[in-house]
Amino acid sequence: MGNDYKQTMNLPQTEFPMRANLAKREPEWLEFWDQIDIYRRSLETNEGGPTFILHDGPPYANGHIHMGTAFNKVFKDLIVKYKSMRGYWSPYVPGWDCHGQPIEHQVEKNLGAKKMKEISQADLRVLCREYAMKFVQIQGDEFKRLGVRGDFEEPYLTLNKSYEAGDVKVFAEMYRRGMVYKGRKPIHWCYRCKTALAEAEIEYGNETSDSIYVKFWMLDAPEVFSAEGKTAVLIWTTTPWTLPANVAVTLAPDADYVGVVVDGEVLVMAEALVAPVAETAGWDSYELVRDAAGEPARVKGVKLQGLRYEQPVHDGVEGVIITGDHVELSTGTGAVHTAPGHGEEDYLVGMKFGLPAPMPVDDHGVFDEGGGPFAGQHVDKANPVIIEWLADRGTLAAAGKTSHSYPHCWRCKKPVIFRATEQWFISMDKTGLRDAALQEIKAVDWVPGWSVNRINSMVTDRPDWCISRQRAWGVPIPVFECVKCGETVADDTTFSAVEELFATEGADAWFTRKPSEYLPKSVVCPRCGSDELRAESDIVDVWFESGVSHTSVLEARDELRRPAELYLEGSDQHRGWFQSSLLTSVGAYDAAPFKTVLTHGFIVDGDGRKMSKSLGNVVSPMDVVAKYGADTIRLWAASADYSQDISVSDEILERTSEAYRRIRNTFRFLLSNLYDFKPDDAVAWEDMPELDRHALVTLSDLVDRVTKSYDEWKFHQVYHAVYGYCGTELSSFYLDVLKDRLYADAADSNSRRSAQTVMASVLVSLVRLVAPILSFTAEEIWQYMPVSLREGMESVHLAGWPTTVGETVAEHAGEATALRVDYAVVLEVREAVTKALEEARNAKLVGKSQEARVIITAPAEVLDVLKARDSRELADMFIVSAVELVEGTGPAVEVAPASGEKCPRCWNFREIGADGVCDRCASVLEG
RNA sequence: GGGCCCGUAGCUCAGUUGGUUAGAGCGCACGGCUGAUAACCGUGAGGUCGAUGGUUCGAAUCCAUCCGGGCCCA
Repeated sequence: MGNDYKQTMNLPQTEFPMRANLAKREPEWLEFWDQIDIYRRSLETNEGGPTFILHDGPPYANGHIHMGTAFNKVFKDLIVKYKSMRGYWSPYVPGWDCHGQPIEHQVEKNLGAKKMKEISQADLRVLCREYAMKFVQIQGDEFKRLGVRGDFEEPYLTLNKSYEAGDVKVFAEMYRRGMVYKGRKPIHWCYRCKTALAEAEIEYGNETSDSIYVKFWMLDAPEVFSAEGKTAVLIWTTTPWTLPANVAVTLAPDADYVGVVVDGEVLVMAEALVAPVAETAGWDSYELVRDAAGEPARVKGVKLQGLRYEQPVHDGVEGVIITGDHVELSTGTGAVHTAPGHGEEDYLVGMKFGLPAPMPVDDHGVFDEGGGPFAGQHVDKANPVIIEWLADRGTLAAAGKTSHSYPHCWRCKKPVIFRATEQWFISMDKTGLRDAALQEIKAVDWVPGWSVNRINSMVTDRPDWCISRQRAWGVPIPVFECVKCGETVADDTTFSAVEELFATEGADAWFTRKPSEYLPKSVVCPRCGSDELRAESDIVDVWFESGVSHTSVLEARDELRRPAELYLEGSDQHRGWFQSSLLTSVGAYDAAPFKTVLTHGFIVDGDGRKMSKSLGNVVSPMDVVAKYGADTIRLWAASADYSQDISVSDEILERTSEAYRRIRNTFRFLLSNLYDFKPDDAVAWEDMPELDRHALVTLSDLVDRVTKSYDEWKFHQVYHAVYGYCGTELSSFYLDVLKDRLYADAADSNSRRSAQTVMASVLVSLVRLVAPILSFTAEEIWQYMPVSLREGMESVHLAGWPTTVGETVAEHAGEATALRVDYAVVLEVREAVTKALEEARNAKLVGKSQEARVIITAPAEVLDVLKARDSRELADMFIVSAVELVEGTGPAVEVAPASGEKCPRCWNFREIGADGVCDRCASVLEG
């Protein structure tokens, strides 16, 4: 009863579900997109349009995706989709990094040590390939599940033949230009894995080591010291096994060195470190050598430079004292044992002083003859032997243990050693690669701004690039060595033969065929004329491989081109892919491979800490998909300010999910009120109530703001703008006000059609604005929209960017400006009204706002704006029964009970006529 | 230890070149509605702007130091 009028109203109707059930529904949309081949369609749609190429940085084909890769891919996807909707030809070719140690290591582990010994390199490579391909498949499926759109049919893989040919192409060009050289240099060496390790392959962890103080007897000591007894320079080291390779002792040039008299011997060391060393060494009593005045005799490090001492291991060999700024006075003795073959800094300072770099340790970590008395021993086992030997000779001053940070192999997790070996390098300076790269950096747009500082300092400071790896799973360094004389054989003929070989058979052929089978007969050693050549066994650093994607992918594929508009990766890639891409591109083409580089921070937990298994704070993207749906991840990714680290936690996802529901419900309300609306019903601007015109202005402003934010890569602003718009502009104001008109006015009345016109405009605009982010939901909305509103577009992703509202508003620019100004005032008054209504509600004076009549007291300038509106319109906007205006100081609002009675149809308080309803409802019912 | 960066309400973000009682939305509390209903509307309480010191008439905004965190490197 009493509700008979319900049938006469235009209440919302829609099949669009309130509950998203994304986990179940999203896969259905993926299927739909597959059916209509959305990726190709999106390209076709923009054929001939401006090009926008986001070149994908290849994730490593190992393991499932994590939050970081998920974020990165979603981020890329929303950019590509946005650009695509804006009319750009924007192909997206996902890629994978398939070679390298982690895969090889995993395969080795799966195989077991026994089988590993029996397997050939070629067979091992087959297993590695299978392993990589398995994860290409898995990760590809996971990316697709996140809604990432691209050419997953034909991604690029660094193990593809054509890709490998590109490696040769770039290497050859850099070789021709003289950037590649073979050198000897101390590098991290893992004797277990028999390989050189790049910095990226090193993990630092605490290690307990021997800590010994050793006396190096001085051959020519300053007299002030030698007068007091046999003099030695005292060094401290945690790697006794490097002593056979000692050639020098490095002092801090400006520090004071003193002689400490212990047991009749004089030990030279930095004054600042005497006390801690004495304590560590357990010297019960010691004295400093004093000068005539009774002061400790001090000598600057630089004054000792050039003095000689007896090499501690090799009898009859001399070492020399040098100085270097890297010597610290916080630990040790201030006198640093220097073995250029075993350390980066030692190597550099040794170079400076023209010292040799002996390296008496072989690939397996065993001393050769250069190890002197320790030849044949493994370095791992040698330490105690050496310590005992030193003690016997009376040169060991003290020995103990210490715990410190030490480099470990990322593969076997064991400590590595520094060891000078033959390696292939790309020189940063020989041909000016560093300077050229720094020049190119200036031509690139780095976002956010600090990013350029980072790449700059890294390129400025980086040493030559060691590209050699002594492993099986990768692309060989495409050069040959003369078996007879050891000369390197590499020229245009060999390079093009190898490129051809890789292009047709893949790099695998390098390991299964002999050079004579694929090199032209004419190729002989340029030095000795021998035709017996051996293929280089080192493979290339995987960073080189992924770096050349500008050639292997951008150049090689028809739909792509170099340079790309955008590279987009996490900030760690300043050291990784950004740099290897830049260096290989500048090295081969004198130009950067990208126009813009966008960097994002790392994914951390709610407390800003990195995710780690040990902290137990790891969030898995596929778990989030299962619980909240991919669109929630996408919304989360868009909502964060990526220029810093990006937090994810249960609360954050919960908030994101709530925001999602809010946006979804707004769309649902729009849809539910357009069930009977067709474009033919649209009302022209001139015939609209002012409120509706204002709503169009607001919408147009939103489109502008959102478009600008997308263009400036500020996606979190898109999120906030859209979310705020849905909640504040629409839900709590415009749509709330509209309900009376939509439900109670005649279905085909101008007032209702006008409201629907605006709502349709909001719907078709807003759904496009969110489509790059909420890809699935936008599609769902599109499919629930009245067909006539879809503009013949099968998918929202093919529907282009909103333009119509902007045009309409632009045609009425002057009025729009006035509306913005006036409505700012109206909305301010509205706020005062809702406050007053709340007070009245608390005082039990009114329930819903329609039961109230408000008397507004305000100053003239505010009143002028209000009076320019019809009082009925004002009452509608405030959702009250009536508004009275009084000039005064205000704004102040008084609430009184509405006059009239509640209309049983529209629930407003009005004069009720003879037919029992208000005038408006009466006329609607008469029809 | 070095380079780059970050630290505004429980959460996500605004805070223009330093200038009045630091903002928004969400969440929360309380209330309304029951014709967007596992929705919708309203009101309210939450911040010594990481800490300390300094520059200034005035600092979340500039400087220094420290604390916490991230990436990269040693």
